Amino acid sequence: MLHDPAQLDLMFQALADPARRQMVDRLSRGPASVSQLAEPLAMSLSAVVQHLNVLEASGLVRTEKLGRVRTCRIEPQALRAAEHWINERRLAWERRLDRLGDFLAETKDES
Amino acid sequence: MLHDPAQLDLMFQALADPARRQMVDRLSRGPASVSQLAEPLAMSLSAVVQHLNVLEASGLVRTEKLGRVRTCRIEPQALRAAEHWINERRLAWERRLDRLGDFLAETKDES
DNA sequence: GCAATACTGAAGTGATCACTTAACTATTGC
DNA sequence: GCAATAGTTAAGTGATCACTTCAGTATTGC
Repeated sequence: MLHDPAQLDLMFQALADPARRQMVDRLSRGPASVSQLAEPLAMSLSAVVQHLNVLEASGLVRTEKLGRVRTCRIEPQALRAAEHWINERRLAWERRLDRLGDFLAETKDES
Repeated sequence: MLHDPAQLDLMFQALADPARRQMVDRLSRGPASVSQLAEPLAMSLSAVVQHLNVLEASGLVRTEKLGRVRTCRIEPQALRAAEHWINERRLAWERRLDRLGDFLAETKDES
């Protein structure tokens, strides 16, 4: 379910916005409330909540409400899924280059 | 220059679209012309060229025109930069959890 | 209980996005 | 040289995005 293309889509879309990446960055240093997340951002609390909802829908962030405070934390498995998608494509390319290199080296030996 | 936040922004924005990710996926298996990239996609050539321009502007893809054929290939360093951004945040979080675990284990020993 | 805090939700707006069509240029094969 | 191929460019459109403001609700501290 982590490699579900629809989920992947939501994750990359979530990461596409600089404000949301800044929020993820902040959360990578530890859990935070909505107001704490909002504090360094030059936008209304309301806008931050909307970004937060995007992050939560993507699975990158999980939140939990206790009393009037919503505490947010990163979901590392989701980050790992996005990371993995990129990594697989890069490795596929690099392995291809390696094979090509080997092939060229071999044909050189045979000449 | 690879960790330039503006470039990172362009890269994540480029990866946010499923058609563009499909193009990157195709290119991870080897270089391709614009028409080859377009072939599996249910959209006009023109739309594909527009997506390709986004990918190229982000640095994820490099293209080279020979005669009337534009050949596209992946730029693994750019993929690595996006990968690295995610990886750093995930690791920061996981290291934090580890330290927290150690701390809890220690205070347990002392009880 | 009442003010301050911490969010939440709806409605609106202007900007950007992902396309389309259509007209065009440049290159190649015959 | 002429048709087919390969891509490019511009203009337009409807959908989605990233906000805003404003009016609300629930919780907490005193």
